[in-house]
Amino acid sequence: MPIVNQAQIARSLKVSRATVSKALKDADDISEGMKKRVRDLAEKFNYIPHYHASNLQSKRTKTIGVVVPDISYSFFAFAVDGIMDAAQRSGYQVILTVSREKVDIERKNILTLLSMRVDGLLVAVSKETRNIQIFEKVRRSEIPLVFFDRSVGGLGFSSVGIDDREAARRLVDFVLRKGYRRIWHIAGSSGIDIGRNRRAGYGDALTRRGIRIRKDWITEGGFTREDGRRGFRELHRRGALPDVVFGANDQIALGAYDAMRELGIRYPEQVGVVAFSHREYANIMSPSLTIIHVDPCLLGRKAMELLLRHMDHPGTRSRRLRIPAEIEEGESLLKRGDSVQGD
Amino acid sequence: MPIVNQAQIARSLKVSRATVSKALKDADDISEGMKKRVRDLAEKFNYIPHYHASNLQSKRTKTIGVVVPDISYSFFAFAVDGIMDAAQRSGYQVILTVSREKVDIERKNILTLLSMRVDGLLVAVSKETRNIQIFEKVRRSEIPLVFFDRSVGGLGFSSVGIDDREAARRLVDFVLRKGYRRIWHIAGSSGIDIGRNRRAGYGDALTRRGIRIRKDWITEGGFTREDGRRGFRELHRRGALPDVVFGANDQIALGAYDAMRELGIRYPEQVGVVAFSHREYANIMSPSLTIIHVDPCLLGRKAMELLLRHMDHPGTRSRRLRIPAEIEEGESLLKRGDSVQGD
DNA sequence: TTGAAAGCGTTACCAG
DNA sequence: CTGGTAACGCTTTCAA
Repeated sequence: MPIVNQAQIARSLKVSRATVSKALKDADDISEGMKKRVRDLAEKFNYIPHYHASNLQSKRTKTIGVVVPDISYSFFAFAVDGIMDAAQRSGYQVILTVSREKVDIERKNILTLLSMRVDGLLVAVSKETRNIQIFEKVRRSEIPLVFFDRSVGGLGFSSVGIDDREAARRLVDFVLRKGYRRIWHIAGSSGIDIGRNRRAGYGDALTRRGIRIRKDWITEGGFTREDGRRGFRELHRRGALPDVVFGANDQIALGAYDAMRELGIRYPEQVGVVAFSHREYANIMSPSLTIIHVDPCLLGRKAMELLLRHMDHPGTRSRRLRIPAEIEEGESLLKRGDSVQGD
Repeated sequence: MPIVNQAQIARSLKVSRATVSKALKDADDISEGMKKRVRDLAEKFNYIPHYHASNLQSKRTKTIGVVVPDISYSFFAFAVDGIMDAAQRSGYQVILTVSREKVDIERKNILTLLSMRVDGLLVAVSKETRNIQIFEKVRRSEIPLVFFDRSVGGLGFSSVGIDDREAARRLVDFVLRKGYRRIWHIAGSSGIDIGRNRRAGYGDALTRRGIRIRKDWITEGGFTREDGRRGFRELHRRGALPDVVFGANDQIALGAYDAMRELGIRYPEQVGVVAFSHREYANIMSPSLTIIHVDPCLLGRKAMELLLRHMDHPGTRSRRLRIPAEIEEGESLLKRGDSVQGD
């Protein structure tokens, strides 16, 4: 016997559907006796309320939609964890979708979420070219959206992320202060802001110290481990070894390690690696890597909190929230620090 | 202007709601001209269909509910990835919930998912005592459920997992064949089957080789990194160092490493570590750890596929699907293998 | 204290 | 080809 509805309970009890509805939600204009009869039968029949039928009237679904490029990137796994945590606390259910870094899947996912009438959207865009159209549609729908980690600017939506440019500058400056000069950069795609900004921060750090930016020390690609491996090999083909490789993220750093193992290059003795990452992940690889990290859980939680504000107060002005990043030094620099003079 | 509905389009066009509905879904009893007028206005008004209102009739929501203990365990992150992949392919949306290893949250989550009328459920139970009641409720609701990774037996639901006992036996036997005899086991909680089974497999391996099981070489706890750290320290207090530590999972193994670092014990030179893990995760830590692993993506995909079968053919008999596990040898054993004679 | 009726957004069926 | 009406499961308002 599939799930029963209120009508069947009403029929069995020979009362109206309205009475059953009210009894089940403990309305105070229903007698205790009736409430008990209804509840007992509901229990016996294994009655389970119909979430969406109820929400059909209330215009609120108590759900939020989340779009991430890939849940198997541990960064997003942790971010989603932070989101789920904050969502749970405020009584929201989460519809999770994954875009696999594809704009068209992302588009479809957002459309589905809108059609599910989620009360709000949390989106980390894919790294392909952003399609403004779908976000225009979201704006028109008046369903609040907050970008997290990866955002699309100029659309008037709030976003929560880190100041990649400044963080990258600080990280590279940290390396320079250790006395290293030959710093390669395996950048991600510059099609997405995190890629562009981290690369820009790398440039900033060099420029401020009057060091020329060498194009042949930089390579672009994607953000995967394989991209990191390819990137290292490409730069390696161009010339001598660097002191330090700066990876745009942790996957790229792992890929660089892979390449070095393949090429017989010892790390951290010969080449140090620094990268963007986050503590939970870096802890596994540590202590070999020096990272600049942001807590992805915190980022998710902040994003959810900002979204809640937008949902509760529709008029709220959009904000760009920046989570501070922290440098965590690993052996890859400590060890080499001894063999190179500081400045 | 919030999202418009079909009625507003109908009113604007001075046609009936039925006509609009049919035009929008390209029914063949509507003229092309009318279809165009409807579609154009829908576009202009930013019409977005109402997922749940449609599904109210069709009795299918094209959604499945997933319950995991914690998405920040990379194992579950990958498993969810596999689920999302298979779900996307078959046109299902995923409602993800996290129980934080708490039975009462798990219960609430399942209840919410039932009330959302998901077409099916994929559940990895929390490690606390299982509450049969809620699953009894699921059974009565006739909504198909498949357990993955962690299951509750005797309820008639299908499950997808690994044969932990056999896998643990093989892993420990592998270590024994390398010539090691002093093997500690930092077990997880025996409140859950994976904990019990892995511990049993550890015992099997020893017994089959006529080695006595020493209770003081085994400790129980949870499955976190901290549990692993605590476990190692506890066993360490009881006596001399082991040859190898067998961790019930990778977090525990990391915790054992933590403890050894704190205690000044060198690994893998002094103590080797073997554990249950999965390749994606172990690759990060490798090559120091020897693992027995199962592909969590595959597990998720298989679970989804099995669920699809149950959803499509309601009568299907329940099955216990076992994903094979594979041993991947790391340096922790290779290196020590040289200093100990084989058998 | 209970119930009748309208409505939430959509689809299905049948008439015209 | 188009439209009226009922139905999906539930809530809410207003009468009784």
